[in-house]
Amino acid sequence: MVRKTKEEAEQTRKALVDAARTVFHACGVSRSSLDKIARQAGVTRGAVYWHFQDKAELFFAMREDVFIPMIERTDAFLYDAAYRNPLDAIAASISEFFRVLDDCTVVREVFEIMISRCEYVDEFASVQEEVGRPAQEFLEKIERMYQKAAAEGYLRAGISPEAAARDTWAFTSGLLHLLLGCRKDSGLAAEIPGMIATHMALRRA
Amino acid sequence: MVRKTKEEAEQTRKALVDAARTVFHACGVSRSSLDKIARQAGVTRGAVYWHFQDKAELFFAMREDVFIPMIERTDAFLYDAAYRNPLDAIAASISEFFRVLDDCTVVREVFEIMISRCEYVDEFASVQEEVGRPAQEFLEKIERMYQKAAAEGYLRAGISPEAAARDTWAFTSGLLHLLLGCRKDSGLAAEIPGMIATHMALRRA
DNA sequence: TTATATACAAACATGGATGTATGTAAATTA
DNA sequence: TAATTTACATACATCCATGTTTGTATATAA
Repeated sequence: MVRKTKEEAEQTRKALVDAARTVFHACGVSRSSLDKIARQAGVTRGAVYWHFQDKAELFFAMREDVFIPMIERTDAFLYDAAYRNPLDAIAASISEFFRVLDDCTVVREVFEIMISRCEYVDEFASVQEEVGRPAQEFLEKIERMYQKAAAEGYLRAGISPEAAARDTWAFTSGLLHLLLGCRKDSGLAAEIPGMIATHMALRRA
Repeated sequence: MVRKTKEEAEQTRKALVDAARTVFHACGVSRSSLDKIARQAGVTRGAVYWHFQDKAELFFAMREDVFIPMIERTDAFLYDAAYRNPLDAIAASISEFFRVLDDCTVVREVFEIMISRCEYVDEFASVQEEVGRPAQEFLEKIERMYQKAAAEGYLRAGISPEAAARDTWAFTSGLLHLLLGCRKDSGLAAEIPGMIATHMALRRA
C-alpha cells in the first residue's frame, strides 16, 4: 500500500504529530531525528517531508494543537458570568489550567517539551515570542478582572489592580515552571489548589 | 608555542568556559559544537578534550562558576542580622538576586542558557535536579524566615508561614522565567523592585 | 477508461560532530 | 642536563542527520 486515501493521509499526519510529541518528550527536540519520529509513527521520513517542511513545522503543529484549546478553556472560566466576584473567576481560571495540566498527558507533555526540552534559538526563537504573547495577554486579562474587582469592592485596600495582576502573573508562571521543571517534585501537584486559594485570599477585601 | 605554563593552562581553561557560555548563549547547547567553542576561545578541540571530558562537563563547569556565588550572595542578605524584620531580609535577598541578574552579563547569560537554551534530557537531566535542589532549599529557607516573622508578629494574620513561603517561592520563580524567558519584555526589569515591594506588602501585618 | 496527481518509500549525496589516536615542543622534574 | 610530563594541535575513523531526488502503486479526476 503506497498511495492512501485523503482520510488515511490525514491520519498519517496526526500520527506524525503524536509521534513527534512522544519523541520530543523522550529525547529532547534537537536529538529527535526525523527518522526516529517517522519510525515511531510507523512510516518513513518520506511521509514527514510530505506533510511538513522540516522539524520546526512539525513542532509548531504539535504546539498549536494544545495551546489554542488551552487558552479557550481557561478564558471560558475567566469570563464566566456565573462568578459574581471577579477574584473567583481568576482563581477558577488558574485552577482549570493546572487541572488540565494534571490529568491530560498530551497537554502536560507539550508544556514539558516547551519548558525543558527545547532550545529557543534560530528557528525556535520565534516560539519564545509565541509563548510570550499569551503570557502577556494573560496579564492584561487578569488586570482588567482585578480592575473590575476593585470597582466592585472585592479587592483588598492598599493594592492596585495593576500590582495585583502582576503578582498573580508571576505566581502562575512560577507555579507552572516549578511543577514541570523538576521531576518527582514531592507531590507539588497536590498542593496547587491550596496554593491558589492562599494566593487569592491574600488579595480579597 | 605548544606547551604552556600551569598558569597559562588555567587561563586556557577559563577561556574555554567563557567561550562555552558565549556560544551556548548564541547557538543553544546542542548546536554548540566543541569546535565552535574551541575556535571562540582561540584554541582547538584538543584543548577542550584535555581540560574536559565532554560538552556536559564544560556545561557543568560554566554553571557552577556562577551558581554557587549567587546563592552565597543572596543568602548573605537573607541572614543579615541588620534586618530586624525577617520580611525585610526576604525582600532584600530577592531584590539582590534580580539586581545581580540585571547588571551582571555573565550571570544573566548563564541563567538564560539554563532556562531557554538547554534541553534537559539524558546527561542534562541531572542538571534539572541540581537546579531543583537550590530552588527547594530556597523554599525551606524562606519558610523558616516566615516562621520567625510570624513568631515576632510581623506576618499578617490569616496566612501560615508555609503558605506564605510557597507563594513567595512561586512568585520568585515566575519572575525569573518571565524576565529571562521572553526577550524584549517591554521593560519588565524596571518593574521588578516595585513588584517585590508589592508582593511583600501583601503579607505584612 | 485513461491520465494525472497523490502519498508516500527508497536511494543518494553531503556535511558536520564526536571520540580517539598520534605528534610535538616546551615546561618540569630528577 | 637528560628524561619525562604536560598542554595542547593535528589527523583519522565513524556515525548520524538532513535535504533532495527518484520510483511507484493507487486514489481521484476528466
